[in-house]
Amino acid sequence: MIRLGESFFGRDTATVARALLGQRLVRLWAGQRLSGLVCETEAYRGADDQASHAYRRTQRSAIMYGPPGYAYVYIIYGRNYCLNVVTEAFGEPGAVLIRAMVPEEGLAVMETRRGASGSDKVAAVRLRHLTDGPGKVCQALGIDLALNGTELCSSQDLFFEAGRAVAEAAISATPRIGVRGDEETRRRLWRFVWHSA
DNA sequence: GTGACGATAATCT
DNA sequence: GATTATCGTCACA
Repeated sequence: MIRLGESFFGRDTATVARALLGQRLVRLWAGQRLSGLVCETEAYRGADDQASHAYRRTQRSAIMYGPPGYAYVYIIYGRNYCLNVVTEAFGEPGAVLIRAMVPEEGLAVMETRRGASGSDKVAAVRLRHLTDGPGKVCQALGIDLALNGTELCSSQDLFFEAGRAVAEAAISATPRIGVRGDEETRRRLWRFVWHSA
């Protein structure tokens, strides 16, 4: 399998967000492969993007200014984690939020990690909602703050592999979910969705 | 299927 | 002390 390297991530953030659709996100958990194909992403930049953590440089967002290919994991609303990949050349802030994936390997483990409780009792419905949100992806893959700063281009625990080619016609670009900021920030089409996955 | 709401803690001012 | 790149649950359709 071909792993995605620094040259893949060290590009314009929106370009990387678009190119990540169809790529495989792999997590090694208890010696087993958990994976899925990325099907929803969002691009976040720096001083030109009011919705980005890197709009201002802080201790937390400093990693977005660093070299590409690193994991940026943060906790949101006190209970959920979000996984990002740092983009752009060193010194230029940027990251892509992994919002959703189509689960493939390690289904049983991921379902256990997501918890069997809840109203989704039908297997097909459970599968549909297994990894259809940024916090859900992290739950299923067992990603928390311990993985913040992981080098995704060399780590054995978390990385990307070349996946499936995605047709342009199967991609939608929309405004990002749940972001604040001025009109231009909210209007930008920096969320990318791969349909028919 | 959609929409409202509360939980909960790291991070920033 | 305020804010938050979300999720699960509940009500309703």
